[in-house]
Amino acid sequence: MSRRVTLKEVAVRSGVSYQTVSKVINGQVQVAPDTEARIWQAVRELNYRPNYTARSLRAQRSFTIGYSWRPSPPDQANPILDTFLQSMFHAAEQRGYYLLCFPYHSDTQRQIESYRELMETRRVDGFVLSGVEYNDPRVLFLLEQKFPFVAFGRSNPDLHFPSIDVDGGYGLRLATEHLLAQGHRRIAALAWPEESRVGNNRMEGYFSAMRVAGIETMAEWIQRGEGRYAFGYEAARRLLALPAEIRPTAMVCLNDYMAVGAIKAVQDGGFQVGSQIGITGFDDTPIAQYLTPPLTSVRQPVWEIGERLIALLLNLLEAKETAQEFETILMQPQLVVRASSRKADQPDLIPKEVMRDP
Amino acid sequence: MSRRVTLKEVAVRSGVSYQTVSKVINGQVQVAPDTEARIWQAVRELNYRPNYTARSLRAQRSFTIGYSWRPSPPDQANPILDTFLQSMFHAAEQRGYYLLCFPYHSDTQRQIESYRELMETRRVDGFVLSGVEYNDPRVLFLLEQKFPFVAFGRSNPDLHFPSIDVDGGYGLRLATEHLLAQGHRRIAALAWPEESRVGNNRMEGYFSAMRVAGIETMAEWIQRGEGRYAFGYEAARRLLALPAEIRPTAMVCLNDYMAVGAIKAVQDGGFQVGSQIGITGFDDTPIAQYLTPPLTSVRQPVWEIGERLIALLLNLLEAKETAQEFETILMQPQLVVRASSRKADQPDLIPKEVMRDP
DNA sequence: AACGTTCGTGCGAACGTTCGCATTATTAGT
DNA sequence: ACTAATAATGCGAACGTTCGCACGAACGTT
Repeated sequence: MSRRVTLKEVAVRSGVSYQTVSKVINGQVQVAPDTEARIWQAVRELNYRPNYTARSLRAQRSFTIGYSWRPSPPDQANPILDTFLQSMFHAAEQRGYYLLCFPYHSDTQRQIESYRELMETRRVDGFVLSGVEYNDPRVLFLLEQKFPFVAFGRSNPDLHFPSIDVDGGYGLRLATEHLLAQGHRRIAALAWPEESRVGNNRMEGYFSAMRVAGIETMAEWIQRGEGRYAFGYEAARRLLALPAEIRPTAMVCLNDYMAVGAIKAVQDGGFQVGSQIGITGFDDTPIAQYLTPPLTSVRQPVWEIGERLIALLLNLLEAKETAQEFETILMQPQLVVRASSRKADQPDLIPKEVMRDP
Repeated sequence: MSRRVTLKEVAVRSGVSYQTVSKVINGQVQVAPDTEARIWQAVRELNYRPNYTARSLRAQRSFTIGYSWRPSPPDQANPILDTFLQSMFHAAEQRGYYLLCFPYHSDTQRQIESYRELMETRRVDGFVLSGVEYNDPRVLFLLEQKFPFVAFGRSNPDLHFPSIDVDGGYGLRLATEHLLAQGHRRIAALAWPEESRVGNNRMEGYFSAMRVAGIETMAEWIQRGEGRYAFGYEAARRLLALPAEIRPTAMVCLNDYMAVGAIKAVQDGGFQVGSQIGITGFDDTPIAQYLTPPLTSVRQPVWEIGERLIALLLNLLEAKETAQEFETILMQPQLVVRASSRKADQPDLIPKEVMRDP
């Protein structure tokens, strides 16, 4: 851990004042070509790197972005975390920023304290939020404090802040239309409770696709509960126990875990998943493709979301955009069709135009 | 984003010099009880928080730890990332530190540059490494630079640095012994290439358990390849194609993805997983318990590892330990027994003492 | 009564930058 | 040749802390 090279040493070597060196390095002033050359050479020879802390102190910016997320339960891993984080790291690095990650506290009070601490100690210049919900306390707090942030996900329509969200409605519409194209008419939905903003968005796609197809959805087809394996299993059992005339032949699920539970219930009930009962998930969990049968699922453009969130936030911080985008940017997910939703196991048997997008 | 409260303002309000306030806050000096009370009251009233950047500049420490990890391929999520990160965040927060996460570059040169940049700009006080291998360039670099770090995983035996590793050998020994207790004799292993340090450690457990049981392992039983689904599938097919007298009746796999592939191959081959062919994985991927049949797997004490790594590093940084532990701390994983390795599907049918630990 | 000790507090400096303005050197315009 | 404008560089201050040392008061000790 050798002693650091400072501006002054570079200045001595290149025969100018250290302030001039600073200005040249930051491109804030024009100097004689040979002076500039001498300075850069000294920088290289001494392997000078600006002390980030000193720079932050003076410039009143930390070049750091804060991020925290709700940990997933141990039996239900977050399928996009790794990619999401890496995409943000890369986007930030390119513009000289880093990400500071901090623990998630479920207690609202403590959670807000975490954010307050980081902003008031000037450790971060802005935040990225994810999984925002209606009346999210973090959103309310940061808006009130006028502290820069961007969010993955929408909140109340009357709260205005830059955010990116996946068009979950579109995703579910794709899934539903795909099942319709397979010939299914009685399509059930394994959904989240009505309070879930994300859940409601997704369900809109299901309802609209059914409406367009001229099918009246039955209340019994909508099963709401926690998005877990156990709920998926139970909900699917209930659906299969309905009288044959109204018993669904397909189920769209709001996430993969419910879908996995549903697959198991369907198989335990003696039905064939895919050829008899079509099932789709959401998230395209990595292991989904290795299930038996492989799970059809909706995949989010995670990498791009991370990149764009960071770009949005940095533009905000560097005030590049005078007229800022405070509306939600919607990104389109894609449907990955696999055997769990196909009537025939051979992909070839399905007409191309149906496979692409019904 | 209101103007910040500084030490001086607290000092004015409590009627002492700002340096005294600093010392009281940091507990570096004893003052008269009423002075101390006045100071703390002023701190509370003004809601003072030390400016972290200024503190870092003066103290020459950033109270920040750097961490970077190799991203998992999109079809094969890192099952422990979320927990591992959160455990480190919590442990660090308790001692006033945060984690700075930065992108992983597979190009060695650029990777080292990332580490160099962070240490030379004084942005971090130390690093946590994970997934270290033989002659890991990061380890060599940091040792040479004498920069503090700890690692999850071992490297060359002759390189001395504080690290924690999971006793993968013990894990595989548990798995192997469990299969032996189920009556299996011909047990195969789906392993990684011989260059893998982690892989070799794990395999030792397999070999030792077989040796203790008095079974000579056959070269054909050891399948080495990439730890992915496709390899697991192919390797299992090859094993099932062996002549009946030497065909394995069980397989231990070095990770869950290979195990999932193996399960599929076994089922495609017309065998029953569990009752006929026993299979075990490693990592206890969240979805493992929802497979058909649920997968027996080795689970690592991830949370505890994260906590202890941070504790180790912070002790190093704060020089609490004069005689530092530079040896690898080994942590014991546990075997989670599920149906994929049980002869009978009813847990009750298996003798208690066998279930616990053969 | 003079003298160490301890306790409580203050002072100046330093950490390594960036920023605004002042100063000097250079060139162009009359 | 004299001033005005421009280009190139320097200077002092500031960002908000922490650190080492010094200083005065109160205290007990010989």
